[in-house]
Amino acid sequence: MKTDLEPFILSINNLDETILQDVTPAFRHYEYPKGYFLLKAGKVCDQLWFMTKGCVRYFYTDENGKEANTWFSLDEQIVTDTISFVTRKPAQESIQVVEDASFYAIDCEAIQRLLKKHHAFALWYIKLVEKHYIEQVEDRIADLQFLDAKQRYEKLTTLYPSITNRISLGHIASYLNITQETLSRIRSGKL
Amino acid sequence: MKTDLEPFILSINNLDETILQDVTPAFRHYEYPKGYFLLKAGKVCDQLWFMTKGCVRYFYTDENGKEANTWFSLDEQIVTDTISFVTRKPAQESIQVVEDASFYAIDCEAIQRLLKKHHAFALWYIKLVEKHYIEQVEDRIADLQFLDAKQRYEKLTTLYPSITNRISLGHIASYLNITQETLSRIRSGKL
DNA sequence: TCTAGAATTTGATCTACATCAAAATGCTTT
DNA sequence: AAAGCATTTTGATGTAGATCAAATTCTAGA
Repeated sequence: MKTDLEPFILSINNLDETILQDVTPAFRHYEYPKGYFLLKAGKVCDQLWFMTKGCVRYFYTDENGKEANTWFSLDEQIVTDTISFVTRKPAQESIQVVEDASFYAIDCEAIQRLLKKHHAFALWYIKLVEKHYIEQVEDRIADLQFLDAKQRYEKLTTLYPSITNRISLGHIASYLNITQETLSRIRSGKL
Repeated sequence: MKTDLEPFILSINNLDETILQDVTPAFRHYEYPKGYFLLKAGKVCDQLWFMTKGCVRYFYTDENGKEANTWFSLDEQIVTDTISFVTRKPAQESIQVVEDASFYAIDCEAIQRLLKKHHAFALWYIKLVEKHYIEQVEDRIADLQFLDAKQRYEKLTTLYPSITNRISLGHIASYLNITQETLSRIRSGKL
């Protein structure tokens, strides 16, 4: 039942059939419902997930227990807390499924083993890290610094037209770092 | 005169002497004065620099020609526009020396060649990308979302105590995305 | 040492978005 | 279909930091 795993792997970078045969068994398939935590802040992120469908949010919890979303990943994306995964230190953020999702997961140890074993896998992994960096970082820092709430909302809905159907106003407002009230006013054109 | 290059390379990850001998000639040494542009927005970033001392700023220029700093790197840091370097697309941002600086530079082509040639170099490069990701991203997105101007200023000066001596108030205000006036008031304790 | 331009500080007002409170709407479960 | 809860919308007021204008301090060259 791993029919969609290989295309996902090969979409990152090509890998010879022989190496692919050694790589695919390192992945396991999971289905998680809305509300499930892939990662809780304070734990080391030990997995890297390929999400094939669904939606997750990344969020911080402040000292008062208030949550603040920093990101959403929808459908076919790499999901992990890169900093924790790389440093082996406890994650600052949590990752939670917000729409039932399926994943292929590989753990850190398997990656380290494959990196040492196959030069070609190391080249593949470089592409993965680069791709993930771009997904997570591109424009985001500049947007946070230079766009106001309305512009960021418009950019988000342009980039992910389905997001407003799939994620609640509260979650989106939290991501935009504005209140629900303000987002509601933006949506209705009063701002 | 490449005495400090090898320690810098080895500080990323260990490399066997034989491979190191093949890697070091790919780097060239440069000294650039304040004001020099390592990268101008619109050009593809073709180089990766190891800065051994000095200071650079990363900034965007908006449609009105107004500049906004997104980052500073001081002294011993990796300097490059990762997105452009990886995607080979024109950079959105510019990188400029703000305090006379020395660098060891390697170009993209040399990296690609060495990646294919040496498995160990690929493992080294993974460490480099990870290190750079952490330098550039760690906490930064969360800080932008959750800290106010004063908190971000305090964090910046804690992280880089020398920054206020080395970088003008205008550049720092631009990075904090506040006006010079507001930063001046923060410094004097009026906010 | 003097001077001009640049950098920084100070003051007064304005605005985007927050906060608090309440009303309206939508979604489940029986 | 009604009840009950969660989500979204609306309204009134407060505040951090912007903007505009001017004064002050620093700094480099003559």
